[in-house]
This record gives sequence, C-alpha cells and structure tokens, in this order.
Amino acid sequence: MEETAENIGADVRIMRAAVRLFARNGFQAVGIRELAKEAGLSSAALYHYMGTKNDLLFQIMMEALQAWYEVTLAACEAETGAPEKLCAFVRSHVISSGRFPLESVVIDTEIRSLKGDQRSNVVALRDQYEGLLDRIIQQGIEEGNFSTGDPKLVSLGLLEMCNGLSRWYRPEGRSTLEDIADGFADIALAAVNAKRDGVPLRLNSLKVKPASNINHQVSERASRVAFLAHTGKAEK
Amino acid sequence: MEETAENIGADVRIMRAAVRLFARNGFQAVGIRELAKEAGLSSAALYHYMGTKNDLLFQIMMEALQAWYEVTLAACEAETGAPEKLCAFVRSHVISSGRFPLESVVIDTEIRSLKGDQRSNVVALRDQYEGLLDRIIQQGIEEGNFSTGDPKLVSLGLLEMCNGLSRWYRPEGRSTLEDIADGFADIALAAVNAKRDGVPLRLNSLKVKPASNINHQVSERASRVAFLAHTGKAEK
DNA sequence: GTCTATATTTGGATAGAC
DNA sequence: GTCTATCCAAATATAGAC
Repeated sequence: MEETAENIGADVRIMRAAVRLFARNGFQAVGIRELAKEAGLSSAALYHYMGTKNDLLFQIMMEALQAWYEVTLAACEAETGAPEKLCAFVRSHVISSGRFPLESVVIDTEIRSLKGDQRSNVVALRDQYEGLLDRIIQQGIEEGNFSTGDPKLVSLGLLEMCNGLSRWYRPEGRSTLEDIADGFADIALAAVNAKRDGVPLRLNSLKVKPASNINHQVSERASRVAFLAHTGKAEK
Repeated sequence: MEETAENIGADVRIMRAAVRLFARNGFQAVGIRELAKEAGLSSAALYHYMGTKNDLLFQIMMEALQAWYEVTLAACEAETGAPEKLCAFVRSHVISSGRFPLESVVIDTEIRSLKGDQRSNVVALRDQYEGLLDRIIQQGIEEGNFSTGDPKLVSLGLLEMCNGLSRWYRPEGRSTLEDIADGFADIALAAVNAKRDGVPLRLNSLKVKPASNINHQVSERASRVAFLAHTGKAEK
C-alpha cells in the first residue's frame, strides 16, 4: 500500500502520534486511550497494529537510531582525515537530531522504560553509534592531529553536548540547524586541540561537505530494518 | 529533632527513597506502594509527611537546584578573572552533579512531570543557574580573553556537556570526579578560545582553588529554603 | 479492520481505629 | 504517627460483534 499525503496508513499515524506524546509527556505518562485518540482510532484498534505499548516504544527507538547510524556512518566515511571526520560526525549528529527532535527526546530519556532484550538491543546500537566518535578521536591522536589527556572523556563530553540539543533546540529559534552544527563542530575541533602542520584547525579552514547535504532518505530503509528486529505482529 | 546515623527521620527516609526510585525508574513509573516499601512505611503513613507525589518531586528538585546554585555561585564569586570563573563554574557543576548523581538524573529528566507553578519555579531556578555561565562568558568576551562566534551556543553546549555527566558517570568508574571536572574545565577553556596576553589558557596554567574544596554544607540551608517554597503540609 | 464493552490490575489518595 | 482497609479513577489489554 502506497502512502500519500491524504492517505496515511494507520500504522504510521500510530507511530507519529506515539512519538509526539512520548516526547511531550513521557512514555509512562501516556495512556493507551490518549494514544488512540491522538492517532484517530479506538484503543482496541491500536492492538491490531502493534504489540504492547513497550513494543511500540522499542520500535520507535530502533528505527530512529538505525537511521541516524547509517546517515552518520556514511557522512564520516566520505571523509579521510580525522579532523574532517570529526566535523562530519558532529554535524551529521546535530542535523539528524534537529530534524527529528521528538525522536531525539524519546531516545534520550526513555531507554530506562525498556527491559530485557529490548533494552539491550537499543543500548548496543547506541554504543555502536558512539563508537564511531571514539574511533575518530583515536585516529586523530594516532595521526598526530589531535591531542587530549583523556580521549574517552572528550568523546563523552562532545556526545552529550550534541545530545543536549534535543533539550533546547526549537526549529523556530534564533539559529539555524546548520549554524548550530557548525558551531558545535568548531567546539569539537577545539576540544581535541586539532592542529595540522602546527596550525590550529577550525571549521572554515577545512573543506567538508555542507551538513545540509545529509541524505535522510536512508531512514526509509532503516525503518524496514527496525521492523524486522521487532518481534510480534506490528510488522503485519 | 536531631538526626543521627541510627535515627533517621521518616521524612528524610522518604526523600531518599524517592530520589533513588525516581532516578532509577522514572517518576511516573514509581508507585506510592513501592515508595512506601522503600522508605519502610505504609502507603498511608507517607501522606503524613508529604502532599501529593508531585509535591514530593517538586521538593526534591528545588532542594537540589537551590543547593547547587548556592555552591556554584560561591565558587564563581571567589574568582575574579573570566577564565578562572569559567573553570570554577564547570568544576563546581561537575562535582555537585557527581556527588549527587541521583538528584542530577531527576532534575535532568523529570521537569516535564511538573505542571503549573511548580514547573515554573524549577525552570526559573534552573535558568538562574545557567545564567551564571552566560555572564561569565560575556565577561570573558568583554575583557578580550574569550572569543567565540556565538556565546549562547557555547554556553548551551558546555552546560549540556556537564549535565550529561549524570547519564554516564559512576562513582566506581575509571576516572575520579576531580579528573573529570578538570578535563571538562579544559574543554570549556578551549571552547571559548581562552587566551591571556595572546597565549592560549589551559587549566594547569591557572591558579584555581581545587574543586574538591567545594563546600556542600550549604545544602543544609538550601533544604530549608526549598521547604519554604513548598506549599502544603510537607514542611511539617 | 474497527468498533463497543469489559475483564483485570494497578494507580493515588483517604477513612478511621489505635 | 502508623496502621489496615478501602474508595475510586485510570491503567493495559482482550472479547466478540459487525
């Protein structure tokens, strides 16, 4: 079944309603009836499309994380030098989070609502994502372009700086997402003391593909992957 | 009534149990019966000490925020130069968060569980706290020691970097809190391009009071303040 | 596929004895 | 101040008609 602007599948409507409500009020605070109303169905009809409420949360988090991982991995692999990769990572992460602010909030705050295998899967994917940054910093140190006393601490700090975007960014705010992404990339370069030939590196001295070119069509495919990872009847 | 190691008041036991459970499972996921059991009372007895469950959350957040604000304000005011103030702020914030990791998590994730005046009060106090950093960065720019294209963005980024501590820090981990505080202070100096007489500034070139000297006795008084701000019978 | 109706459990909060 | 017992609203999830 094809999706059009006028004809949105009930499964997609449910997902979008859930992300909206989970982000605003928190997973636990959202009732099945409230979710059904927001999606335009009865609470009973929900269960034709999803497993439990927890399954729905799991699905939302896996889809978003998988999409962001693919996008960011591609952005990093398009560069060769560690400083360029670092900028690509930060900018891709910021742009992804800013374009899907609701999913960002859910991922950032609701891991604790998952238990057992679902939780393990999400944590593993998140760690895989964060490992990208660790390796970039490591590469920069080995190449002699980065210097820092504690690489892991810098990695954690920069990641949380970027993740924090979901707590204050508003699309209608004073800065564009591209400017924010560039600003954070500059902070990242400063945090690792990025230099080349003894000269401190900043974003405007590098040639990096504009962050706005990031291709989010990948998320289409990622959705399927997440569906497959999802046990139960929600896949259909 | 005095507190001793053997004789802990029920009101304090409730507060501690609540912080523990709210941090681990989230405010909404914690039931009154579960809270009562953790505190060692019946669920009915809880209501002798507190108002609603939401009042308890409000009280927890106000007490912690008030204590941290007082501590960090004092640490900043003990310095005069912007670079020193910046380090003092970052270190005080990190140390405070790390010493009370459960309160940090609650403040970071449960503002959305508050409504109306309670929410406004917490947000106002948090903004007041964050305003400290804004003013330090502004001072550094005016003095010519900091340079950054977007001061507010740097402020937001650094704050979230520090706040993120509550999502990964474990007291038994590989780094001491003091080392983390120092590492983040160095990143902060780099993020604002701190220089004095044209020379880039780093933590070990400054004379700043050790973060470990931060006095947390202040939180005693802050508790009283928060109690006064709390409407209802929880004050006694 | 979608509904109404409901089974069942759990939630916050209170009554009233002691 | 603390308890047992309970009220009542809301939760998740399902049954079964259409």
